[in-house]
Amino acid sequence: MAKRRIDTMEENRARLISAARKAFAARGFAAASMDELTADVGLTRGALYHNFGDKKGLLAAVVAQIDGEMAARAKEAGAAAGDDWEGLLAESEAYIEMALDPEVQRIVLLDGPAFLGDPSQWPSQNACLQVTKHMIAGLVSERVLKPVDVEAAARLLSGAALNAALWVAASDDPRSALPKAVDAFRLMAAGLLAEQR
Amino acid sequence: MAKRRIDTMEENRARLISAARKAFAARGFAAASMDELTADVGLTRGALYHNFGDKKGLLAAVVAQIDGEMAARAKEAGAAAGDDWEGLLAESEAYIEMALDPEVQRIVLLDGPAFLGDPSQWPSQNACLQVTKHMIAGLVSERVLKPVDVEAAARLLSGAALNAALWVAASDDPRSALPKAVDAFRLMAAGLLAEQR
DNA sequence: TGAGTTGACATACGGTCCGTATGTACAATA
DNA sequence: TATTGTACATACGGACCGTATGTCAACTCA
Repeated sequence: MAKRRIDTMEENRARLISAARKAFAARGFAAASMDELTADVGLTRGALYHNFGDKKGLLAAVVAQIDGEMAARAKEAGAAAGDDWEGLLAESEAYIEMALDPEVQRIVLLDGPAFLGDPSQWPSQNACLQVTKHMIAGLVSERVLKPVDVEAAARLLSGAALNAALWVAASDDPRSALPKAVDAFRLMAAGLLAEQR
Repeated sequence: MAKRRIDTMEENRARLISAARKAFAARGFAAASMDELTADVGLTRGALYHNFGDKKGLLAAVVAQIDGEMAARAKEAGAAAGDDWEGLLAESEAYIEMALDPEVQRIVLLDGPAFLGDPSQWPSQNACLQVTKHMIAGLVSERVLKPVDVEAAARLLSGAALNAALWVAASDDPRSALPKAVDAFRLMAAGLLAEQR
C-alpha cells in the first residue's frame, strides 16, 4: 500500500525540523541556508514554505520543540526533589545545565529572542517559563516565598539561570564555572524565601 | 583651509555609527540594509567596509558605544546612592530602566549576543559588566556580601536585570510591570547579603 | 610650491539567498 | 476510473553582502 498522504507530510515536517535544529545550531539562524537545509533531507524549499510559511516559521517550530523538551525535563527534575522549594531550585539548575547544550543556547537563547521577539510572547507560549511560574505560584501561596509578583519572579529566575549558562558556556573553564554559577544562583534565589533555611 | 583628512574620517565614522544605531534599532541587525544606512548619511558601502571591515564590525562599534554610555550612566547612579549596597541596587535599577529603551534592547540585548556572541567576550569588554563586577568585588571584600564568586554574581545580577527589562518592555502594561520587576529584583539581590537589612 | 604618493571612499560585479508564482504528480474521493 | 485537491518541485525576480577596482583629494617632501 502506498504511503498515506498525511503520514508523509508529518514525516517531512519532522525531518525538516530535525535538519533545521542541526543547521541553526551549527551556523546560526541568519547564516543557515534553506536550500542546504532542505536538500540535506531530500526536499526543496517548496516543502519548507508550504509547511512553515517562511524561514521564521521554521525557527518558531524548532524553538517550540526544544522548549517543550526543556520544560518536560525541568518538570521532571523538579518533581524528583524533596519539597517544593528544592523543586524550584532543581528546575532552575536543570535549566542551567540544559542551556549548556549548544543547540539550546544558539537556537532558544540567542536566535530565538533576536528573531522571534521576547519569549513571553512566543507562539509556543514558552513552556519553560510556564513551568517555573507554576512552581513559584504554588510556593507563594504556601507562604514559602515572600509575596512577590509571580510573573516577575519567574522571569527573573529563569533569566538569571539562562544567563548563567551563557556565561558558563562562554567561559574559559566551563567545568569550574558551573558550580560557581549554581552556587551564586542558589544564594540569589534564596532572597525570595520568606524565612531563612 | 580644506578639511583635515583625519577629521573627516572621524566624522564619517561617527555618522555611520549614528545611522546604524537608528537602522539597527528600527529594523534589527539582520534586516538593516547597508546600502540604505550609508546613503542616509550621504556615503556608500565603500566607506563602511573601509572603516569597519564588515557588517558585524559596524555592529560591534555601535554596541561598544551604547554599552559605554550605559556603563557611565549606571556608575553615576551607583555613586549617587547612600552606601555601596544601595549603590549596587541603584546601578542595577539603572540597567533595568535603560534597557527599556528600544535602541538598547534591540541592539545590545538581542542582536548583540546573537551576532557577536556572549557579552563577556565582546571586544568592547562589556563596560556594563565591568562596572557591576567592580562594585560587587568591593562589597564582597567588605563582607557586606556572602563570599560569592564575583564574576558569577555579576553575571547573574546583570542577567536578571536585563531580562527583567525585556519582560517589562514586552509586557502588556509596562507601567505597572516595572515596579514589580524592580521589587522582585531587590528581593533576589538581597539573597547575596551576608546579613539581612 | 608642485609633483608624486597615499589612502579614504565610490563604483562595478559576482554570488548567495529568500519569497513567490507556477507547474506537476500522486493520493483521496466518488 | 475519472476527477480533484494538495504537497511539493521548479523557475524567476529582487535584494543584499563582500570584494575588486577605480578615482580624486589630502598629505609629503624635495
